[in-house]
Amino acid sequence: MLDELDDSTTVADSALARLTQVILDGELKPGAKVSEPELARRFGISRAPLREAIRRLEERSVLTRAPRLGARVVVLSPAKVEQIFVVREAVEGMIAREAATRITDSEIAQLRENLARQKARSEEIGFSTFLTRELDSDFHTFIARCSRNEFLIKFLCEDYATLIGLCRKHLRQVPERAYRAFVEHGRIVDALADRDADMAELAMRRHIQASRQMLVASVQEAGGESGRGRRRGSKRV
Amino acid sequence: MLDELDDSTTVADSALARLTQVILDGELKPGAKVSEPELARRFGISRAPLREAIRRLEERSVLTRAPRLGARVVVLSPAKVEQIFVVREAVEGMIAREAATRITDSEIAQLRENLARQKARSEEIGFSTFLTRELDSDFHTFIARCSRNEFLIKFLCEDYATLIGLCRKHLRQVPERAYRAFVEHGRIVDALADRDADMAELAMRRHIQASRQMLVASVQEAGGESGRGRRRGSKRV
DNA sequence: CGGAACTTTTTTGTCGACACTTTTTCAATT
DNA sequence: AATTGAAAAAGTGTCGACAAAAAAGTTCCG
Repeated sequence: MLDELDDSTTVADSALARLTQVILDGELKPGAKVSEPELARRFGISRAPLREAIRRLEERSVLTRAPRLGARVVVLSPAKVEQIFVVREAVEGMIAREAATRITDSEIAQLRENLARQKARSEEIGFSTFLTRELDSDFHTFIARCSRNEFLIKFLCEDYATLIGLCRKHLRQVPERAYRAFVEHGRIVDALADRDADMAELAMRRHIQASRQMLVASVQEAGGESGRGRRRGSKRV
Repeated sequence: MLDELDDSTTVADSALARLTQVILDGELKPGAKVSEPELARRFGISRAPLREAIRRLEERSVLTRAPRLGARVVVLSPAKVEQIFVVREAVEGMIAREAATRITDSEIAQLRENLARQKARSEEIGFSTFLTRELDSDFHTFIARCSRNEFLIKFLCEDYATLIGLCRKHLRQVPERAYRAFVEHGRIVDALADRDADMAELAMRRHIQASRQMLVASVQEAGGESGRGRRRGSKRV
């Protein structure tokens, strides 16, 4: 139903897309074994192209592999998620800086339009976390493309995209945060519109720092419930 | 002679190492086709592990691949090299920042010792560009490890290492630059010793900016000789 | 002599098979 | 009953093979 038009796309490429989706959907949970024969059967392909997809995801730090032991979905401890946010702060800060001097008026208009649409919709139904996630991802990749730097773009939109998607699951978006993120996005667009590279980088870095600090807070609040199956300290319900 | 101890290392891993070396040695020049059968014969292995090595290098932007057309060594135009330096500035700036608060006294002593050794040797034989390159790479990876951030470390020491190695070929190290780089390294270490995160990031970014500007100058000076076989404008012997 | 169409050769993408390792199963022993 | 050990099952890493596509070489025509 999906793999009818094999036009210049290889089995390995579609395997990468499907495997990525399986992991992001949470069907293969963090720490779960990635069995080559099982997935090959499931995707209706042989092991060769599946292995290529696995190697690509390993290179992107989504899978961890030990020789002869196979691949597993990476387990993102809170410490690792924080480290990933640090990398994002560095790369996306530079993305904003580079975009500031290269973005077109038309692109600024598109960003403003999207923000206005988001504002209108949120005044109807409130800041839903689901919608915000989708739009947040679009916002960041859109600005990446404005940097006109293929390596920055590839980093954010390909290499780290899946890993960031996994991180989002750790980040319980509270409505308050969704609203603050919206405000911060506005500041970033303002800096871009001013072609103020310093301010754009700073605004982007503060935005990602704020997300990271929200994560740290939510982890401390939960009291390290990620390790064991049961959570400690909270006994209600 | 080399592949006797197969202890927990796979053929694919050693193929990655060998292929990387072949590219960095310039045996496979930028734009050259990476033929699977030929390299497999040469390495005495089958195509399967070689393909894995190719896919890994493709993921690292060292090889470019088009479906059904095979892989080629990336052609680093001056514009691309500049873009890579921008990525380095972002990532290594953050590396310096994170290292500033985490580096140990022992590690600072090691960095100082290495600088002193380099100074002593350069007073004997001058700032050789060959030696400087080796030491420069060590300097940057050493500080990366001081960041205690596995993703920053992986990025600089694995993902981008080969690409940066390729960039170095574009950067004709003049002795003057080698000396300036040495001075800049000293400033970075001073900032780390002070545990001054802001200054460490700034010093690192300026250091990489200076390298980039040196590259831009040398490209303009050469007048775009990278495209064609002959250089335009300069007609002396 | 140059260029287009056809044929041959090479190469890529994919598959199935096999050896060796790891994991699991299961039975015997303390 | 629990633990240890051997045997069976499953999985990974590697190889050779094949179909389809691309590249190279050849022939024919203008």
